[in-house]
Amino acid sequence: MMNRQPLIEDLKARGLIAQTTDEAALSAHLSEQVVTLYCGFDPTADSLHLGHLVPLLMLKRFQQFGHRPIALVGGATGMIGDPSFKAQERQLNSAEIVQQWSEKLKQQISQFIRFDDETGALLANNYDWTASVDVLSFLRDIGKHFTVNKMIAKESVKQRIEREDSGISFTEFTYQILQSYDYQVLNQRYGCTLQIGGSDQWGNITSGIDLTRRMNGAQVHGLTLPLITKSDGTKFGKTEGGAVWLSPNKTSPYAFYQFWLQTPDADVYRFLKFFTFLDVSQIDAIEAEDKAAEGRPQAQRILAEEVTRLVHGEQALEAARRITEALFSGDLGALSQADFEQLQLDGLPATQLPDNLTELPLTSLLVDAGVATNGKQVKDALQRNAVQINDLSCGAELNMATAELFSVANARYERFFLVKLGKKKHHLFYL
RNA sequence: GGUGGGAUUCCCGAGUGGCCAAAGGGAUCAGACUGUAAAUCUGACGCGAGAGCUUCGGUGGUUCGAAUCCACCUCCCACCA
Repeated sequence: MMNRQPLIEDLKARGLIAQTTDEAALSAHLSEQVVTLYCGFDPTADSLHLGHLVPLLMLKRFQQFGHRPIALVGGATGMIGDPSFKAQERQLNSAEIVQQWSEKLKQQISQFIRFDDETGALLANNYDWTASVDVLSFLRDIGKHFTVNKMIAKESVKQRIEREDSGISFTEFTYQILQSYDYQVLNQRYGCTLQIGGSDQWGNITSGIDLTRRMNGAQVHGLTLPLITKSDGTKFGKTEGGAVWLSPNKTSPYAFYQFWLQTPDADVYRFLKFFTFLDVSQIDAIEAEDKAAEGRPQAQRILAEEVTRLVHGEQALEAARRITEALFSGDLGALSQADFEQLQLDGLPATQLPDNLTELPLTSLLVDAGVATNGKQVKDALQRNAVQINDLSCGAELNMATAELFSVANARYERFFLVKLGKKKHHLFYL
């Protein structure tokens, strides 16, 4: 764990570095001493999502190499809104909401980084040093170090300034000053000398480096991570239901596991490097093995297991695997009553059947349960015999026969119905 | 402040009085083929099981009939001041 030397090399091999300030200097810095570094996470929702996972794991990587990470929750910056590469002005959230979300993020981040051991890792909130700054001090002591010329020139706000249709409020324009101030404060208080972030943060990071040099006379560093892209050009981290969240309440461990399992071949080895702690050499070996073997690669399974374990823990991973095994083995008859009950406990989406089944079309039932977003989808599936209830394929003519389909006589163990829409969507109904 | 142009279903973007729930592409969902992959092919894609209902920036009007014409309003874009 204390082999500090090859960190930068490892990150490079993983493709995890988009930009750095003077690489030789940074590399030397990292090999000479324990470096305190930070990454900020603004509370823009009540949970982090997959987009946050790479920087979060990055902090952990540094920690594993003996460095000291600071995870910064943006209780202050979250009140303002980062304009970087955003096409439009953001809607401000209320102070209470930001506060609430900040707490949630803190809890989540704590699951990834050890804050209680000898590395002295810290969890900070920039609200603590920003909220009390008065306007005049802010303008005189901090603002004086920024020229508007430079601020305007940043690529991240350029389109907002040049395009007349969007514009940028003074509030958002100030964001880079606040973030710069964070760096300066963290440098002063904790000797923080490296800031990391997504590649969209480059402008804010360099801004903070300048401020820290001016105010503290310290030379500090910056490093950005690449934007995660998919080979087919679609957005990474989205599913039918929207973003993939790190909170088990918003994206179940099972859904999370499935998300990774469905990674295209063209992306899977890259993602193993981004999202797991497996050695690059190990990953290369997996790739070589998959190439040599016929048929289905093992990489997706490994990726899904590693990341699910990392985010949700061993138990949740086991649950996700149990569900997957039960649903995709193609043999529902093998499931015992206890298995059905376990499926529900493990987090397979489940719904209690309502009473008025006689009147209720199957389409409505499935839409209400969240299996599909609208009746058309179900109807389409019905026409292709792609809806199965306990292994019984249903056609469109059964749409109004809900009561019969879900009668006790057709239930497994007199209670359970496993409904399948298409090949991948499963839902448990029970009486 | 003046002049000209624009606002279409998730996104891009056709449509200038009936044949329009509205071309085409993208995204998404499903089927076939596979490996819960990709590529390809097929279907769906405003809402509704259906009868049917509701859309084309907003409001009102002309007309048997409007996304399409007229008036006013809102927002955007370009040029001028």
